[in-house]
Amino acid sequence: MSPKKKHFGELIREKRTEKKLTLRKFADRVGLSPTYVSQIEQGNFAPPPADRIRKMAEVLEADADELIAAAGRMAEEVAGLIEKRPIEMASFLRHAKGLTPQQIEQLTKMAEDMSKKPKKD
Amino acid sequence: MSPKKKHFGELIREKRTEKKLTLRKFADRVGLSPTYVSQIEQGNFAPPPADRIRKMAEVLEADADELIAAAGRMAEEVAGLIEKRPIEMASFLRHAKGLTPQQIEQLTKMAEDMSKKPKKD
DNA sequence: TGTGGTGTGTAGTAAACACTGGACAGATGC
DNA sequence: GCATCTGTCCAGTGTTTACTACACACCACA
Repeated sequence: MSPKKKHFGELIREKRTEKKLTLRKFADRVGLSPTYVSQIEQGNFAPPPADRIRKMAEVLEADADELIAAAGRMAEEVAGLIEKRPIEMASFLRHAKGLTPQQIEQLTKMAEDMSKKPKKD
Repeated sequence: MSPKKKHFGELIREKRTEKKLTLRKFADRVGLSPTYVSQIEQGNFAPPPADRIRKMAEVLEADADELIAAAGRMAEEVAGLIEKRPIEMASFLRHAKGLTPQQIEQLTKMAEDMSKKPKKD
C-alpha cells in the first residue's frame, strides 16, 4: 500500500553514506562498535534506545524525531513528557489517536498558546 | 512538599485490604506468586509491566490509569497510541508538557470534537 | 603481491527485568 | 499443643536487552 516503507537500518545507512561517513567512523563517533552498527543497518539487530538514536542523529546532522519514529522508539522518548500528568495525558492520547497530522498540529498550536498565557486573560 | 506521596505498592496494598483480599488470593487471581506481590507491596520490587497492573486493577475493581500512573508505567501503556503519528504526537507532548490538568482536559475535549466531525463541516 | 580500508557473520556476554520456590515467623482458632 | 492462615525473607532462574570481540572476505591501488 505505502511506498515500500524502509526500516531504521536502511534509513541511517542512507544518511551515513550521504554524509560520506564510513561505518567504522560513524560507529566510533556515536560510541558503538562497527559490528553493532552494521547489524542494525542490515536490520538484524533491533534499533538502539532512543538516546543512542539521538546521538546518531547528531552525528549525521539529521532529524532525531524522524529516526526515533522510524525505530518505533518514540514512547520511551516522550516518557518524560507525560510523567507529570500521566492520567490526563493518557486520556488525551486515547482521544487524539485517530486524528490526522493536521489536526494534531492544530492542537499543538492550541497547547502552545495556552502555555503562553496560562490564565484566560 | 506534597502530602507524603505513596508508592505503587502501598496503593495496591490499600486497595487489596479494602477489598478484604488476602495476599495469596489476590496474587492467585492476578496470576502471580505471593512472594512477588508481597515484595511489590513493600516497595522492594519494582511495579510489574502495565498489562499486569491492568489485571490487578480488574481484580481490585480499581481505576487502571491511577495504578499505572502510580507505577510510573504510563509511557508503555500509551505506546500504542502514539505509534501511528509519533512525530506529531511528540511535538504536541513537548508543548503540552507544562499545562495544568484542566488545560489538558480542554484539549482532550477538542480532540474528541475533532474526531466526531473530521471535516470542518 | 601485499597492505590498508571497507563491511559482515558468528559467537558470546554483562546487566536488567520479571519473576518463582521454599522455608519461616507470628497470630488465630480448636 | 498444633494446625492453619497470614505475610516475609533469601536465594535463585529464565528471558530479554544492548551490546562487543574476533576473524574473515572483499576491493583498491601502489
